[in-house]
Amino acid sequence: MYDLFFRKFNERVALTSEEEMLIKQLLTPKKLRKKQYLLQEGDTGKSICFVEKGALRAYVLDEKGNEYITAFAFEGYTIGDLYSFMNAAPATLNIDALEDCELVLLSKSAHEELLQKLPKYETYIRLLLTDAYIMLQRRMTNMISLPIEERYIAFSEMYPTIFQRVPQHMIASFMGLSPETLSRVRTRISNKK
Amino acid sequence: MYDLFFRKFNERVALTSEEEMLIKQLLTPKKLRKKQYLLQEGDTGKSICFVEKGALRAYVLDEKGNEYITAFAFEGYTIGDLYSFMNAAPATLNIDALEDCELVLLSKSAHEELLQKLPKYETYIRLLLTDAYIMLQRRMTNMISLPIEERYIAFSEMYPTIFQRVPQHMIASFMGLSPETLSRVRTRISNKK
DNA sequence: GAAAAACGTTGACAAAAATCAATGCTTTTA
DNA sequence: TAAAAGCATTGATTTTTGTCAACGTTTTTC
Repeated sequence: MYDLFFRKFNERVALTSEEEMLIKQLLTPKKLRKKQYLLQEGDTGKSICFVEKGALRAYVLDEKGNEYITAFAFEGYTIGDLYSFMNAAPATLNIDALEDCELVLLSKSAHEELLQKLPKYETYIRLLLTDAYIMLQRRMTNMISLPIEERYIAFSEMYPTIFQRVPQHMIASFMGLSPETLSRVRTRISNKK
Repeated sequence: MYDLFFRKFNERVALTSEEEMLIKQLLTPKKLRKKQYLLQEGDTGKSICFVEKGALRAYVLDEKGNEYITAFAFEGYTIGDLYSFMNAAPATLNIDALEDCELVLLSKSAHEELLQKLPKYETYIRLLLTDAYIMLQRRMTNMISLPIEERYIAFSEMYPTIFQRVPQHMIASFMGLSPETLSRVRTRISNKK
């Protein structure tokens, strides 16, 4: 049930089986069907969500109802509205399933209990945050410093398998482009080769 | 010397004076004159840098030598090439002083020693990272979802005092715009009012 | 299994932004 | 303090990107 969760955890911080037990008690499994919401704008993000299986996306809406995808999450990723989770504030993100999902949820109270009882948990969270921050910073740097074509190439090297799982117009949205522009970028690149 | 550093620390995690002593021993003060480098591309980012006084920027260069500013840091901020620091890898960022600076440096070995000896330090780092991640995510979301004018307004509400300290063309760079475009955005906005 | 919806591509056009150049002003620097 | 460098703005132009529409294909859905 929580295989991947603990595999990832142990890759970073090795746990004893007692420690695993302690954590396991505080986790909640959840299945989500494709298109179902994990979180809707205005809800309070009560959980951190780890993806055992499947794929999700996070997005915001503007006043016209246009979607802007801010994140994807696949197996082994963590997703959630961190601001909402940390501050018990209404979420600005929507998160829904792109495929049927098996998720592992960690509630706010479970999170706090683990921070109290298990220093290794805090270490793991710190490492996760560090990685997430570095990735996001790279994405931002690419956004402001690279011309679109190179940004696309960097993106496709970073997430080589994403095209099999996510429609292209969502990737465009994630990159801050219109679907037509991304399509044209792709044909331009493949013509060059 | 380390006033602001400990003030910020104690705002998040309260320290005893013994704990402050322990940390203080491991900090290194550094002064930097305007235009001096804290870090150059290719160096290994050996320190996390806390700003007691002054202002710095981080930027990357493209092959033509154009600068793209990825971050500013003022009093109370932390700056550094996190990837380089964590992985002892060559930095991709350049960091230099926009004003004369008083800095507090924390070396990699000091960082590791504190993580070992002082759980509160890890908590503080975790909280810093959480905030930094949330801010960066907001910046990214604004970048892909807001039209330029609103992005500018959001930016100027987020950092209202920045215009007194940073030339406008650097703000343009930070926002991923040409200086001319930012100038025009500003006149458009002020004409509306 | 048929109808509907979603998707990616292409073309024509409009809008936005970058680039290039010139100007006047302010700040640095020698 | 004079010269140089840095800076913000504006205009003209080019390039890039978005928008709107149409089309054929694939995937969902009932």
